[in-house]
Amino acid sequence: MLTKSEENKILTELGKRVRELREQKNVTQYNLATDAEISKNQVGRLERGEYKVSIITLVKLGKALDVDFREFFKYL
Amino acid sequence: MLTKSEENKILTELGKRVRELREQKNVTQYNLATDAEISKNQVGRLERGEYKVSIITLVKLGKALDVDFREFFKYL
DNA sequence: TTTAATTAACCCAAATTTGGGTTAAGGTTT
DNA sequence: AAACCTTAACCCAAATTTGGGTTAATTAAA
Repeated sequence: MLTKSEENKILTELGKRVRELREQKNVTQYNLATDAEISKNQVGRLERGEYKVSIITLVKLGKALDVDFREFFKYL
Repeated sequence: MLTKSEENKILTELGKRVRELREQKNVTQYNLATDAEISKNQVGRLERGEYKVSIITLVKLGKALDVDFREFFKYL
């Protein structure tokens, strides 16, 4: 099974990685949200690891950042 | 952007891959659900690509099937 | 064929995600 | 200092996921 603490670890690491890639591209949360066609709320909360993001949202973010979404899992 | 049709393709391919790996291990939807601590509903609907599964659910399924969850994205 | 096992397809309610808005807080620039 | 940009942190409502249940349909086994 997956403990709550392991779950939190995954979500925060995932968030850090999204932030890292976003900052590498020098784009704001707001612009990333707009490009990916998701809400600005979601970008901020995702980067802080605050909820269980869906796979489709990650694919959208990957496209907007011009990276394969698997990049988000690179250091998991 | 990600069209509805691209989104559906991703979800159905993902579902097929989960089913494929589940059948390789000879485990029923019910037993996989129990092992992964998710509902039987979710396994069936996920395999049919009927909704946007969360990343945590995929990690749980990976652990239950004893494969890295990235395996689910192998043919995407 | 009959029975059993598995999966699909529903219903409903609860929990969570998601979006849209505002305001506060933190930096940076001028 | 002020003005500005960016992010955090809320609120609320809508949409979706998730779980728990039942029943039908499909498939496999006896």
